[in-house]
Amino acid sequence: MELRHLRYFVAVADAGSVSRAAAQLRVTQPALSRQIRDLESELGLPLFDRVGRRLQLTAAGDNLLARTRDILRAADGLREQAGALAGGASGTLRLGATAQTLESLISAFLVGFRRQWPGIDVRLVEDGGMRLKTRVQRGELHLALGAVPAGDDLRARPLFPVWVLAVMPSRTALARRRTLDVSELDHEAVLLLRRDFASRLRFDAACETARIRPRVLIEAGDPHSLVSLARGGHGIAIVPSTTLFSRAGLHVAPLTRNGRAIGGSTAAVWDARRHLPVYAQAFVDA
Amino acid sequence: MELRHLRYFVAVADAGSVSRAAAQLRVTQPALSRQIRDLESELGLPLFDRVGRRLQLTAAGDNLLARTRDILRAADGLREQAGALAGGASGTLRLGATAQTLESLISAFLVGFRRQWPGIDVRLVEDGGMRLKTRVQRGELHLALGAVPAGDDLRARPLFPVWVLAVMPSRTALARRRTLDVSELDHEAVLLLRRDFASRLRFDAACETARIRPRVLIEAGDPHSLVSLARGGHGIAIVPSTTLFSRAGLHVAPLTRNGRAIGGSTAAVWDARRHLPVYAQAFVDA
DNA sequence: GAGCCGTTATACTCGGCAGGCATGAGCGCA
DNA sequence: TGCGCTCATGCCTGCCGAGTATAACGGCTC
Repeated sequence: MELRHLRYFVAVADAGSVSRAAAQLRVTQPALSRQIRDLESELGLPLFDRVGRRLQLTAAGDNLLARTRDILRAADGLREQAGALAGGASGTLRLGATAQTLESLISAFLVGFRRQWPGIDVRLVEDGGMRLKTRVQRGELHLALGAVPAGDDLRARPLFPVWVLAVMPSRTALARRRTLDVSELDHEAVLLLRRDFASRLRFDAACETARIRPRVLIEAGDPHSLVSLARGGHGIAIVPSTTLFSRAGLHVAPLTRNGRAIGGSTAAVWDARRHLPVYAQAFVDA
Repeated sequence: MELRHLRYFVAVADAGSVSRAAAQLRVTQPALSRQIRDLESELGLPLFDRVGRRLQLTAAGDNLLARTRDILRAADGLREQAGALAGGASGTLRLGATAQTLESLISAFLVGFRRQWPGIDVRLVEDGGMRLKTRVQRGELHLALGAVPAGDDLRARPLFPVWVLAVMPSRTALARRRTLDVSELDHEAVLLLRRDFASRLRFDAACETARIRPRVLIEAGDPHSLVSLARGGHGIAIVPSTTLFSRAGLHVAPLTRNGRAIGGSTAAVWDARRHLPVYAQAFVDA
């Protein structure tokens, strides 16, 4: 039994005659006649009574007609939904982001995106950059946003640059500097993020090349706590520029190494091997 | 889009691999692969991500999978219902009967039939014998029960004989007779049914051949009223033997003509050109 | 990293079936 | 009785689904 049989059945029942239905279906009457007989033989019962030159639904046929219409409606619904999904009118966008990206970028941007793609159900996942990467590769996420390393089969689109900032109280000696070289932090007390933050990794790499070992007072999972410690004069907080905080009483200087600012780029990363829904592509473009 | 595509889609999604699904479906892997691609191209979106040697549902595919299962379930339901209808487990039996047959036969018989065919919805229609005939021919009824004339494309199965009875008070002169010839009714006052009753037509025909003209006191549509008039001594009621009434104070004699009882047969009549559901056939047999 | 296994995609061929054409058969109507 | 309308049947063709063979590719192991 195929949908064709059901379409034909309904058409004949509606038209009240094989020839008329055949004309509407753009097939010939014998072809249609055959399909109806095939369906009847498969179902094991006659759908129509052949009385004289006219077809008339049997009681059983009338009974099955309603169900058949339901099936065809459902099939149409499937097509329609597929069209909507293909056109991006509906669907699910599984989005991963680092906490900082979430705070600084997503929450603001998502408002506009939700307005533009009202049918899209956006699911947000917060995780560290490295773990986001594996989740994209596993297919759990469509997109990862943040300072996520690309590579392998992942494709990335840089969104905007992220600098590594040094945050200190305004009255510190170093607070007069517009920028701060990593080497100047030697033996300074610094407040760092954990090693699953991209900015921390960049800072470490810069210290490595500069052969300095700052005193690490704390390794935190939240840049805000570092800023608040810095405000209290406990050291220099090293945070990414995506961190949002009030700068009152604080001095903020981008970290440099050999005159070049340390930093990278927040990127949208996805799996090149997988198909990206149009709305996900639109998200990246936006 | 055909049901085959949907069956294949679900199979692949369930098996998690084209090859395994192909084995289960008893088709080869390339055939299945092609059908999936065809479905994807028709729907306009990829259902699976080809990541390495593994297929994985896309978000859209997962979305459509639920709907697809619904459709397949509905199609199975259709088959099942067709099987039930073919096997007679469910359906509608449209039954027509004359008032007398209804009273004498159907009401008692239907109890057993309903027990034997619990899924069958029996619709009863009461009408005159001639009109039942046309309604069977029009396909409104599966079966007509009663003294219905056969002929044309109607097939009949005699159920039991019906005699034409003369009903009179016990104290009448004629009340000693075991049977009564029509000729003996000449100039007697008779109480008759209307001309749409088969027994009336038979009585008229007998009078015609006997060349008698009884006095017709009344033409009624209900044999019971005739019986009650006869009990009151107003004449001889001519009713079919299917009439149920108390015989207290009454004498009942079958009418004869040339020594042979006048009567016919209650029959089940159906349209030979149409398909008769098994339960309708069972009704006739029972 | 070379080789093997498992999986999917591609190329080609074959066969069955849907559909078209021609025609027969049945019914209703003038 | 002939005509028109409708459905059924027989035959043919072309397409498409399925099979076979094989390539491409990823992952695993040694």
